[in-house]
Amino acid sequence: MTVASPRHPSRPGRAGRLSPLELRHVIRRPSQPRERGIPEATVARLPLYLRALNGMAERGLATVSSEDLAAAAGVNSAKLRKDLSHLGSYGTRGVGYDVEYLIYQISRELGLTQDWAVAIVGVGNLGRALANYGGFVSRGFRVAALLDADPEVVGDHIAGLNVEHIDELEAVIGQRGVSIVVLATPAAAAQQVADRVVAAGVTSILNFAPVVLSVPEGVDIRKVDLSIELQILAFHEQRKTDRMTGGPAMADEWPEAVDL
Amino acid sequence: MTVASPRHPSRPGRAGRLSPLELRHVIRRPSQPRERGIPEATVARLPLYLRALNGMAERGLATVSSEDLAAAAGVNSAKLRKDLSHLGSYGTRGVGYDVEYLIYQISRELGLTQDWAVAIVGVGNLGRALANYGGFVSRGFRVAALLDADPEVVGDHIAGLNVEHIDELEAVIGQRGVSIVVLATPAAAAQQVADRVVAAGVTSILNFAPVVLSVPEGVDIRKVDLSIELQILAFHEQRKTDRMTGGPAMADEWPEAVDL
DNA sequence: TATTGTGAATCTGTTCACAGCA
DNA sequence: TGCTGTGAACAGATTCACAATA
Repeated sequence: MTVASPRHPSRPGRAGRLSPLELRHVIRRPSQPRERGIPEATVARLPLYLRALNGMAERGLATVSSEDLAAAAGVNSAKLRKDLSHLGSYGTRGVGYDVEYLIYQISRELGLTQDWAVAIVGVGNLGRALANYGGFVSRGFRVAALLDADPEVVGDHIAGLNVEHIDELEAVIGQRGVSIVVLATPAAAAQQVADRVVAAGVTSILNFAPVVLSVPEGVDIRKVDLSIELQILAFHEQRKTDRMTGGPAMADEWPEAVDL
Repeated sequence: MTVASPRHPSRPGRAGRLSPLELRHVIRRPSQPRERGIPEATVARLPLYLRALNGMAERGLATVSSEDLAAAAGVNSAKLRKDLSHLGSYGTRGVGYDVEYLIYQISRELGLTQDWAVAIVGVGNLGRALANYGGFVSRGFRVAALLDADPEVVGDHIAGLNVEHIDELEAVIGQRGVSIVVLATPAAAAQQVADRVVAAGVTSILNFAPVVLSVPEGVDIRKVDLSIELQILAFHEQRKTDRMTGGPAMADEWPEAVDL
């Protein structure tokens, strides 16, 4: 998907003439492309806003207030405004944000106005699920290759792609301009594949294998770990049931601390 | 898996006699079951430590220093020590931590010394992958049910389980003591299933559907979202390539801000 | 007038650096 | 002596509350 470049509603584009006053105003604005340094926490929420905005655009909404957008994204409005302020001043006081314009600005900030070629390594259950995942292909990402070490699955057709042998890893990355690799291999193979992937020049990895990968400085790794998520839920679940049954169970063999 | 309850090495258990001095010491300890309030960031890392420790236990290590354990978990040692200090004083100065003992303490804190029944709703590609995921079943979690709305898949056998119809949701939750539900449905169905699940008394949900669920206060939701992770990677990837090609692309149609 | 954008206050998490202890 | 446990300093993120303004 390619995103068009709408202008800010009510602001002149480059083609329009700017009066000295307008120019001063523009230049003074504490924003626009914004110097390096959008907080990580903000970056992690931009996709959420983008998704909410896309829903609104589909339903034909032209503008949205920070209050409404925040509600749709499941955050509070102060946080939303602060987050968006890191990108620039794209709202209009008294009105809200132009939906299309904000979609474009967030997409651009996230790098979704270009296409990213993604390779998925490991075509087990999870790899297949990922390959078939629709939301994947839309919005700037394109699965460019499926790779596996098992000769049994090499040659299979999944989601319109031919599964290739892991030996082709470096060639595929180079030839198809793969810049993001998704690791869906068994834990035991993940580090070794990561090493090859990094050596081939990839600096962005999404890791589904339950291992801590070690990679050089400058390589970004994001990790998705089902069992960690479950354990976090179990922790909170335990607290809830503790509370109902009257306090936590006695700690091991130790007496409760007493206030002296 | 059931975890035995080892005693702290070098500390007497309940059976042992405590001298007045030892008793004072124990009671004064600013720790043990620890009053409510382990930081969320710490909780999120405990599973990581646990995994590293399990690896060490398998390799026969008896004790480990904060330095080594931290390295294995991919964090720095000060953070590790601070995290563990929230659980209690389970290390020995000059020595390190007893591996088995620490496994037990973290397991107990996370609620993994009991078994949690998990239901997976939505048996598409992802649901199947989850049902077959090994790390799931071990360590305190048991897949107690697979549910789907599609009559086509109801009755299938996956990972040794019979896929049941979503109509059975409430009955299954009640009868099998399900306390954690994994949502792997299409986005459009997720909220509706979440509502039923919550009404049936479940307060812990792991959501794979790309929607913001709205649930009452007190219900814990964790979200795993592939496309968000990719977008975050794309953001950083873009920065990296910007840097190499000499600064970011011009922002939209606006002139660069000028220092007046 | 309604709503943004943002300083200031607060809260949460990380890192430092070393006292305390086995 | 070596390593944990933790105050204190720091850094980052959230929330408040209101001035700026379309």
